[in-house]
Amino acid sequence: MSGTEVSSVSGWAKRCFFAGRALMDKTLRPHDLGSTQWYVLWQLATNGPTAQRDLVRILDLERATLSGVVATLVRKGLVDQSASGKDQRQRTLQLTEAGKKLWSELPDLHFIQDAAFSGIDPADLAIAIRVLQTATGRLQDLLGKGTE
Amino acid sequence: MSGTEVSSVSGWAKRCFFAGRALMDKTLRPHDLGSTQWYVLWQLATNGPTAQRDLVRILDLERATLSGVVATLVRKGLVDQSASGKDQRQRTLQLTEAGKKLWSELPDLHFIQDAAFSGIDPADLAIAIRVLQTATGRLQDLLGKGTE
DNA sequence: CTCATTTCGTTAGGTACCAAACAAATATGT
DNA sequence: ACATATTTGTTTGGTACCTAACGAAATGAG
Repeated sequence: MSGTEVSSVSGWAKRCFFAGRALMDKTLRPHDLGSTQWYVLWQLATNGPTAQRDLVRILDLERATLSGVVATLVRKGLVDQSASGKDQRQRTLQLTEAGKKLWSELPDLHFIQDAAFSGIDPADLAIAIRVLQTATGRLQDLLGKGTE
Repeated sequence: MSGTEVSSVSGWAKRCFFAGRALMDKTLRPHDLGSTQWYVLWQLATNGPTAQRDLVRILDLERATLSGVVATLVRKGLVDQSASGKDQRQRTLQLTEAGKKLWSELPDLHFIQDAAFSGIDPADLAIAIRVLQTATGRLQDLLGKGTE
């Protein structure tokens, strides 16, 4: 963010988000995996096969964005994308054997959240979340208004 | 962010940042301008001609990223990029006439910050900033360590 | 049943971000 | 002076994000 916003919430939201993502990317780079790709694998490893359209909601992405990420994972042979029986529009995603193997070798990323927020007063964390949540809600309202 | 982080600070930092940027992008779209392009024009309009290498620090971007954004603005004829006399490596950026004209026609984006944060207890804002700032600092420390 | 609508995924085109590697110009150390 | 950094900007290749537009399949209303 620019100079005017140096001390603003939105400026720090950006910096914080990018710093966290950079650390995630750096940790995953040796495994040739991006952060959003990791989230997809995480979902499939943790909750089993998932419909692509549900993943859109779970990961809070646009259909088009997820489509690209999934294509990359399929190309790498980590994920299987198959038409799901009943509804021929939907795709079901699941880990391949290679995907399971890679997942088992991946480092635990929990240290990132820990490093960032451990030791901070939980009351302060709650306030920070409330502020960000409020601001996000208002912004999304404004975004919606124009579209309707 | 994924389901596990639904209530985390980092998850909301991401959402808040993207919501703000989306509103900015939507407002600027009729003028065929991206958010980071706007920040560059803002700097040049507000503080006059600026060295590209300083802009890297002011906007907190990588050299490579700024290089691309500037190339786009030059291609659009909004910004002039010239070698700056003394040091033949450096480039100085300034608005062209077309750039000045466009800037004068652009809507005021202040309403975005206002909409997001007005009416929120300043003490809470300060806490949110402190939390994000602390987390960012710790993450950047961790990022740095690996590189040294 | 049929036509209009909605849902789901993809494609095309664009922005913004990064790391790594390169070239050119300048600065530094001996 | 001269070889070795360091700084500045670009290029290349990759990720992640968006909108708009499209096609195919399913759903709904008449």
